[in-house]
Amino acid sequence: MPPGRPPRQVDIARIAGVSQATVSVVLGGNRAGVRMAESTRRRVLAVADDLGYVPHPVATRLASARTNMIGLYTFRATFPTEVADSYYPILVGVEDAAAALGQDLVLFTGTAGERTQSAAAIRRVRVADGCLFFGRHVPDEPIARLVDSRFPIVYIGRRPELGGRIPYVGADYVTASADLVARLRELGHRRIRYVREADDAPSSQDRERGVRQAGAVVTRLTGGLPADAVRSWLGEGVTAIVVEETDTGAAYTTVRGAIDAAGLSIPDDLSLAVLGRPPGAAPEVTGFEVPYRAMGGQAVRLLVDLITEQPTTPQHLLHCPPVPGATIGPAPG
Amino acid sequence: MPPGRPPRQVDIARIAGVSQATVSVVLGGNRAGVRMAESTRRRVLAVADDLGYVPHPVATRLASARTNMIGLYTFRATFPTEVADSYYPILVGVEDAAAALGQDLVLFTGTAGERTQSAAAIRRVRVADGCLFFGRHVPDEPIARLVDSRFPIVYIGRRPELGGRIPYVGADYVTASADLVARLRELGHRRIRYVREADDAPSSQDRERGVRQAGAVVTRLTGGLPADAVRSWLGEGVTAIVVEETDTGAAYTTVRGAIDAAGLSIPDDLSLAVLGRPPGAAPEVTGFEVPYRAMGGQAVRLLVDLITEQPTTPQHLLHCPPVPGATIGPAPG
DNA sequence: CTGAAAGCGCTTACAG
DNA sequence: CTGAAAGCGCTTACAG
Repeated sequence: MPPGRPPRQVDIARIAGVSQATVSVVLGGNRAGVRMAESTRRRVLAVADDLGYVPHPVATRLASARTNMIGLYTFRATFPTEVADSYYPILVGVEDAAAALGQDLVLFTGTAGERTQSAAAIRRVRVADGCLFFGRHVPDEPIARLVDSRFPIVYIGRRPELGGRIPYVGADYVTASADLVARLRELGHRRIRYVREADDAPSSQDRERGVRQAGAVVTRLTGGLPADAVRSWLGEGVTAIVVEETDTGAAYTTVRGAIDAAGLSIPDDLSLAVLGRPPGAAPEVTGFEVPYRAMGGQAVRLLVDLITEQPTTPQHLLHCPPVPGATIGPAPG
Repeated sequence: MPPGRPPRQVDIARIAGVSQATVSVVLGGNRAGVRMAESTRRRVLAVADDLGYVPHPVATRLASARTNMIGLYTFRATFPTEVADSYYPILVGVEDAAAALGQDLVLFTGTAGERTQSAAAIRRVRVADGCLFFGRHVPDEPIARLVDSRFPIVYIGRRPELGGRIPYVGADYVTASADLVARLRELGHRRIRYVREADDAPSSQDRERGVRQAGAVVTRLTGGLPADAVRSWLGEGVTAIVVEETDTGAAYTTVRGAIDAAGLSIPDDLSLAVLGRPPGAAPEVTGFEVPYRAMGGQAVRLLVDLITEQPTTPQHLLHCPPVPGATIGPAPG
């Protein structure tokens, strides 16, 4: 082979003595309707093999077939350390499933730019056949464009936006949160306080809904939490605190700090549970596992179904297995 | 905007009353030589903004500009657990640098397939502007094709293949290994045994070269290592063992096992050092750090230099900082 | 059964 | 200063 450019269909065509279009048809795996003389087929295939031909992915894509690339878009610089606990396992799940399905993965790095910047950034995902999105919030406009133009996307995490038209694979926080509070009730706790962060997102709403269903009273954190606040809750009869879990782990850290400052001991004076796993969580903290890895894998499979137009269920909520832990106990008294 | 397809240059052209080519020129940032009437420029820009135009990345690429995507090719299914210790930090370094340079990252998953399969797999990387490679061994033919066709690639890890024409960013194992043995000599060790695995690769050769330079005697492991072997080394006057470090950590595990079986205590009876960090390494094991993250970042910068045809040094070896640890001590006696 | 043509959306010489 | 043309490498109707 002459060093230089890789072989193209025209090269094969010239050598095999057929037209470039014929080469395309043979190599394309004989589309329905088109039938080749077996001898032609063989000849083309032989030459292609000889030349070490491989289709140019970009041209293939532009001519509107597939690239077998799926995107993963995160709205900030990827590998942000503060979301490592969720991002890594998701990435692993996505990678594994993508590899299993023969898809390459394109990591799109969101720019922190202005509106138009971000629209441009998001439109880049069109190189891929479809794209996974991951982030607490949705930039409605660019996502709406994608959805409107029927570009396949799947969100990792529940998304109620756009009138419920966004496909997603999320975690069933409502059930997991309600179950956790229910477990506390079984342990005799009657007054249960739920502490959540200020920032809102579907995952926060779902957790709150779950704990409310199970009868907990909600406090929204805006700033710190003095030890006195915890003491006064106890005074009101509160025997258990449940805290939200987010990437920052702020609620957990804050509450734990206030409990320590109040000189209370867990779980004797007070039970403590987390709606997830605190960052770097020791196994003794009671809570539940968020199935990040499975979410990533499932999201890939959903996306590929969407791309290949398989009939499928476009929205999934995955079960969060409970983590028993040792920070809850029977209600005192 | 009508939902449906995203705006293209023709759409802008029609509305602005200019030709599509003019739109391309204006949007392309006014190539050298071409000058536009300011009014035309403004009009085109305004319409483009209005329509929310963003160039179609695939078409852009096919028409031979850049995609701002760089590839990362690993020769096995990505995220293989056994190389996690090296793969993750490399990935983080690559991601960070790519994001900083405004490049998207395409993760190419190697197929375990046959020769031609792998050639096909490797040619996929051409979607990107350039590609990073990572793996102990080089599949010469496909890589040669890439290099011959002047497609920019950078290996993570030293690569002497193809007559030294492969750009790379590696670790300076020779120096780090020699230094480690030198440290043992300073502690009074005179007979030092180096135990390496059977598989060969540049990283293995470099480590071996380093320890040989510093006067260690080499044993190549093929199978297990009986406790007797270690005892007989001691009988010959050996007071320190240095082991190779690879992704599997096999040499370390094997040697450590043999030492334990021989009932020897570290570092009193025997000093032990590792040319790297054993998987899940406790900090007390003496060795050195492989700067994986920096290698990943540096590789990206090199690749982008190559892509943009900046003058640059195409081969780098990075320093490996020593880890003092506590498994070496003065030579007994 | 196979070829010629048009088109995917862009860039890049080359003419006016 | 701007337009018309060709081309990137492929796929997909549509003719023969």
